[in-house]
Amino acid sequence: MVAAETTRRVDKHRAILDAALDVFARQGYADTNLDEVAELAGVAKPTIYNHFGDKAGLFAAVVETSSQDANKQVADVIAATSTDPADLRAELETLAHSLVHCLQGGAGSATMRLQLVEGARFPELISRVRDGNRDRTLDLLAGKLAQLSATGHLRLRDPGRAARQLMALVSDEPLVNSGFGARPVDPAVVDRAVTEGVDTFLAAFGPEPAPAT
Amino acid sequence: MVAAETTRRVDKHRAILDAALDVFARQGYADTNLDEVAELAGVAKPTIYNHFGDKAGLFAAVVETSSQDANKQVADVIAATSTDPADLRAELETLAHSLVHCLQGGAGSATMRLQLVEGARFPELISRVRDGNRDRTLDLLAGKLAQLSATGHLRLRDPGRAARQLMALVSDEPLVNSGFGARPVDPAVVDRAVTEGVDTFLAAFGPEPAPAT
Amino acid sequence: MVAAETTRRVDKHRAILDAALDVFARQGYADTNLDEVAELAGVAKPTIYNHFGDKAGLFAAVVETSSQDANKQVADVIAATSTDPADLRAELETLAHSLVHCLQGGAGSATMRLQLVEGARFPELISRVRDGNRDRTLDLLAGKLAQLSATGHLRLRDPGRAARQLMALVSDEPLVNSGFGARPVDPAVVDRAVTEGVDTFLAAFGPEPAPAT
Amino acid sequence: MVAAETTRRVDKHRAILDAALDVFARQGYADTNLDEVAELAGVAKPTIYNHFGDKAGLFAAVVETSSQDANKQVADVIAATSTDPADLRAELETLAHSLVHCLQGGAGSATMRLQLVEGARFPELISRVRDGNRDRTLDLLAGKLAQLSATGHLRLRDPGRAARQLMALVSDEPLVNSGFGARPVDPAVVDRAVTEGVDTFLAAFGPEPAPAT
DNA sequence: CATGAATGAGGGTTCATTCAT
DNA sequence: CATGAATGAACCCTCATTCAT
Repeated sequence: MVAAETTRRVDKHRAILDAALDVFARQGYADTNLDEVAELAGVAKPTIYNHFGDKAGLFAAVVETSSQDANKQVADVIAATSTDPADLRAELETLAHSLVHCLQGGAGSATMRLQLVEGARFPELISRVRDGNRDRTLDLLAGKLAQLSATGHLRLRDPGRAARQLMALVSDEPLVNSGFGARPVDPAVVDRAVTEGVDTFLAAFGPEPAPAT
Repeated sequence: MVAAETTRRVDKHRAILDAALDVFARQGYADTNLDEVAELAGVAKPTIYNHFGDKAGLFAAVVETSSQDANKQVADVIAATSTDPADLRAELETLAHSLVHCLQGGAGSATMRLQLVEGARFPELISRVRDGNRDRTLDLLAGKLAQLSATGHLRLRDPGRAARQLMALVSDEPLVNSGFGARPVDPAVVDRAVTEGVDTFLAAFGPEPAPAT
Repeated sequence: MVAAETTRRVDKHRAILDAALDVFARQGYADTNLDEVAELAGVAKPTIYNHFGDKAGLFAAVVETSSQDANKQVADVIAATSTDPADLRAELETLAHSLVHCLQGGAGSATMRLQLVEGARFPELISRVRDGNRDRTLDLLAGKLAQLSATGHLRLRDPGRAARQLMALVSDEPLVNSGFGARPVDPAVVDRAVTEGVDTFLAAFGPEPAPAT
Repeated sequence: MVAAETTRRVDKHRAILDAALDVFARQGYADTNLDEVAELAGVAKPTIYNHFGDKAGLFAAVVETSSQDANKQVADVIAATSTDPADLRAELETLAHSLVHCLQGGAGSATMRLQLVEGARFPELISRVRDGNRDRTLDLLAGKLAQLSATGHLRLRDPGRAARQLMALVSDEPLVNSGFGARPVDPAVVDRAVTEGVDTFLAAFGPEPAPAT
């Protein structure tokens, strides 16, 4: 009984979070009304208040949860990259593709959009979550690039800078093209950004000086 | 007499636009109430309706106007760049600084934030304005870079790509650092992004192949 | 010049009255906004205020004017009825048709609807106008019926009562059918009401006692 | 428990309907503001929206409800009329008095005024309700008159026509006198209309041909 | 006097939040 | 704890009316 009830409670908690992420991401904080969230989650409105206190509390919980999820994905993607690849260019393109996919696809897009749009409304919350995530991501990426430099595949003085610039080169254009998360991205834009971004990155940081294509 | 009438009407029109840009940018569309705009503009609320029809119409006018302003600034900045500079690196850094300043400073920041935050609410309006502006900016920049390539200062196969990547390299980090327009940018971040971005750009596209610093 | 200006002023006055009758009748007093009236009349809104003081004053002017018009029509119709007709039934049916037409057709309908709908809002104005008109109409009709009685075509003790009942018999059904002036009347309903109403009237007040058909 | 909840909800529902009938009838749809209704009903304004959706929904509910009530009263009155009365004239006068009372007294007056005044604003709703009620009333009345004809108290070829004309004869004058529901009716006018109306009706449709008094 | 523009006041509707069960 | 119902506070928008020309 207790287990069942607990389970049910956890289920509702999760259902509310999922519903809220969906609605918040689509409509923004101000335009989200809790009636809609409650209906989508299949609970009554006061239940939301029981679980999360108020609307802002629900939003914070949504952001924290979804950010953790997104962060874990990114860490996995970076970890899966070889430090001694047979084909460096291909390896970097795969990595870049995966990173962009984490940022732009499905839950990643929703998470990013929330952070971006509501940054002014919840400055502290959003700063903390975003900076934390970004810093961790860049640190992991810098670490991986440093290893590639150590193994001679790249020539880096400043791996942190290389990480930031690789991210910028491959993700900036998709970000803009998606309306900063408002629309689905055009895959062709992603492909071009990745290909050309890695190309330029290698032209600047590759093993031997070579002009970009 | 007619001039006086016209002037007064135009003054109120402008005052409303200015006030609305301020409030919209700070609070977003949904959280902006027209009472506040009216008070800030020094007009009565119905005057807003006389001029702009409704809240959405006011928003559209604000976005169009401020985008045009921002666009003109950017065009001036690009036009002011020499096509045969004594010091290429310095010239590009100056250009990059100015561009970032246009995007992030004052009205530029507000404009960007509006476009970004309300992209989901007014997809058509925002797409049109943003894509138009971005395309024009990138075209101008690509043209300038092509000239630099023609004069031998750069070696570019695809000036459009070079323009996109230069923008990405110098503006991505300030964008993120500002919370996408929600907070003032840290000048140090801008300086670093510009210096390092131009450095990498030159490493990839400079006259002779040279590794990034 | 003076004549021309005077004429123009009179024209505007009339145009406003016509436009206002139209809009008031269609939408009622509360739902009529003076912008619509002004546009329909081709004048600026303050001109209405110059001519009629305020919205209520305009309404009063409309009601008085249109009532006088309607009243004149009714008087003409009754006056045109023969006091010694060859075919009494036909003469009464013609009279009845004309009366119903005055009440239900075009301006008559608008006038009636105004009086009816706004009776609670302007009790004094409407009472005065309506009672005056109705009394005058019934008096004229009673006089005509009394003449028909004097010439032996009818047998009436109380011409006033006969007038009221004739009006009731022929106009009640069309009134209801038109939604009390809200919709155009079905001509078939008018025809039936007139035929049957006159028939019953003659059965009760005709020269010799005869049952209704 | 459930009963208590239900009761409270039903109570509020009813209280809102009653208050709204009162205010709508007095002021018309456009001039009724829901604050007033809410205060009169002793509820908060949003409660009205919970129950009836919006102002028009409330109006529709009021009209439907009050029309049903009025209709039931009329049916009762007609059913209570004897089909083989000792004194036909007295029986008809009693019936007519009751009918006029249903139409003009208290809730009847309010109902009629609503239907009449808002016929142009809610044509479909009002048509449906009014025509339905009127048709049912006239059918019932025609049935009763047909029975009186079958028992030899009247001589009718067309009971439907007789019903319409009896209604017209006894109710037209009170209707006009009340300003179509805007003012209380003068009882003397009702008495006269009933007496004279029944008299004329009997002169036309009574057992033997006899002139009206 | 006619007009374009401006305004003060008010009403319908929504929504985050709280009772009562 | 979950729920149906209720509420107070706000906001968008309209419109009769008035200035200034």
